[in-house]
Amino acid sequence: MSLHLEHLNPEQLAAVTLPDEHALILAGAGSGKTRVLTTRIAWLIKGGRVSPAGILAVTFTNKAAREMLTRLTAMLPVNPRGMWMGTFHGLANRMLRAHHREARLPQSFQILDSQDQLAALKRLMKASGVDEDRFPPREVQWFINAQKEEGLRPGEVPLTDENVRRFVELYAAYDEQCQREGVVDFPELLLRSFELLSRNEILREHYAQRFSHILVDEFQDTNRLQYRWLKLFSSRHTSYFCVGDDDQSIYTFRGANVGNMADFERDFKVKHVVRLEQNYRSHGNILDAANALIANNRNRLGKNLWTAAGAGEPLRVFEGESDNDEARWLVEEVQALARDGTPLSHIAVLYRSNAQSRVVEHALFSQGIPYRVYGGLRFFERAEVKHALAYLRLLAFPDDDNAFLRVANFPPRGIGARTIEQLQDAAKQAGASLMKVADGSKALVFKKLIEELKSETANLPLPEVVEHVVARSGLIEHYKTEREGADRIQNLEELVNAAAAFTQEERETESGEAVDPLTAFLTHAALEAGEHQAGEGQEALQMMTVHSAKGLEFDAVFLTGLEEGLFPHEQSVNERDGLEEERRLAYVAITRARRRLYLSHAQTRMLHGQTRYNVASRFLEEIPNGLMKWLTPRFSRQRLVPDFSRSKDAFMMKRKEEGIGFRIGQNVTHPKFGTGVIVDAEGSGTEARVQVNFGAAGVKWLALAVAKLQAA
DNA sequence: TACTTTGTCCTTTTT
DNA sequence: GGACAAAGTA
Repeated sequence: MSLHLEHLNPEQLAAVTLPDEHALILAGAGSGKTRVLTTRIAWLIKGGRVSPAGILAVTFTNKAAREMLTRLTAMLPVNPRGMWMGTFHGLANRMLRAHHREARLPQSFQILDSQDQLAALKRLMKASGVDEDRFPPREVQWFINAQKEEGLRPGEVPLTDENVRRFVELYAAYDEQCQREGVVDFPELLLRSFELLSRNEILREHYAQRFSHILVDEFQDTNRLQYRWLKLFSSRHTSYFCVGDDDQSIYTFRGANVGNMADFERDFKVKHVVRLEQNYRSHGNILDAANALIANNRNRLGKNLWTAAGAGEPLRVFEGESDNDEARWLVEEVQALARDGTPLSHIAVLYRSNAQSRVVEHALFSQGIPYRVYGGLRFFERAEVKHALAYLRLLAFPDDDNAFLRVANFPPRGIGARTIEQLQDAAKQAGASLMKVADGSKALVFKKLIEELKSETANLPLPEVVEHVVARSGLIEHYKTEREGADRIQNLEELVNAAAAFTQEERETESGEAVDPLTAFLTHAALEAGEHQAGEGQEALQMMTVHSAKGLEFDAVFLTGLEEGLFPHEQSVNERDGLEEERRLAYVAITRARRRLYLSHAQTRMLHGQTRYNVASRFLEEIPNGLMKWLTPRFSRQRLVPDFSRSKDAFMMKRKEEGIGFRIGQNVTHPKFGTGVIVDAEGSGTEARVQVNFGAAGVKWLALAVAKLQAA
């Protein structure tokens, strides 16, 4: 058991062995951030500076928390019990369970994931007759979460206009409903525990005394509420150790505030700022490309990665005629890499948005190359699993209306929309839950079923409870009659396994507070979406969005769809600092690659059922030419016009093109906007207008009589 | 009541 | 192209 301090570089060593004072570690991509964080904890404990119980370590994902714990137990044979290590939400949950009375919550309060939250909100809006066109539930959800993440309750939101006033009303009604039903959404976990501590000085003091060392990972991704939450624990002898990289801040769209890094430095008068700039991951050319790209951003703390490894290969750039062409080429390259001995699992295909994966999947499938797509539906989010969990929730907490509505009539048992409506009216009148008013109605069958399940499983261990509920609820029977039901039944069986695995884990770590096993399992299901999908560990090509690639590394990386409008995404260009975030995203993507990086774009692409004509991304031009090797002629002048003759749009297309003198798909130049592609046309003669995608300069409608357009 | 068909809308995502 | 909700049919 050794910390292997001798393997650290001078900066890493300095960070690990800092005195008990506040520190900000600016850790570039691939600079050994996790290693520094875990070694720091081990060093503190080993040196007797703190006991495990004095440590509070926060991460963003369960995966990161798990990895830290594994590495730590390898370095120190210390019982992790007593150490608080986990995600913000996991830790907030732990605190709320421990002090549920003070937080005004039932002990077995249920957690709503985003899906559940949206469903609850829709239900509320329907019941109070809110026009869903004027107030789309998604926007309301977004609004509520944004307020909570700013730490604002309904009464504290500034009412800037009539619209905001309505949103706030809905926020208040929603909060009331949650309180009544004893459920808590994700941001509420944080806000509630924040309020708990800030109102209860004795409790706050207790935790502030207890945690003398607070360590935060991915600090650039914290939002304002998380920062204030962290600050609650400060006392005279608390030291904060925050690790982050402003260049990898890619979650502003959901409230992350990079400014927290600067605020932290100022608020805590941070004396130690350590920069980790040596990269141990990528070859020189890849790193140079990343550095050159990110240098175009203005709002940076500033940092330059370097590597002791050689320059390596140039970046390979490919221009496809179409998205299919791009996919075809990609598959060939993957096959070549595999032939030369690169394991498929060490190759990643990255894209900006999930919709892009389909074409690649299709090409891979037809060539029989195994692949695994990350993201999308996770285990605990699958409909059949959520159904089973709803039954379990009702056992733990019968007043959960969300769960009630989800499965009262699933599988179908004659409880229709009318019955439900009557129940809801009765519940509203009585101020009670749906389960409580089910007696005199058709829904009584359901109530009885739940009560039977409850008594039948009262003395069973958790996995058997789950097994029994899955069988007796009728879910299995129902899916047997469905065409694609076999997979779903398999997932339900997997849920029983998950319960068994969870029970086993609990027994080993014993970190949980005194909550009943069922509630603990339901909490686990809500907080941990279940990344351990089937097929994990198999030899397969890795496919994911750039966002989900953060923190990972691969021998070879394909960064696809580098087109204006796609990456950078068209909607981000209009957002404040949106372009800089897109660039950071590209930076994250590039720095995932160890040895080989492919960049590709396509001239045409099917998106949302329409063919789009895209120009190459500006990010390609921001990478120095000397680092790249073009596999196709650069921005080929003789753009191939796709063959529309067989398409059903051909007729319309021809009519549009008549009398205009340009073709759709043709390259043109404009004295002010530069080069672009014609994407649409209308009118003819002096009325004729064409729509041109100028890439960086945007998409514009131009009257041919006025604009000086030239064929390029 | 339950299942099928049609019309709308599209970033990024972890908890 | 696909998810989801509302409208249509047995």
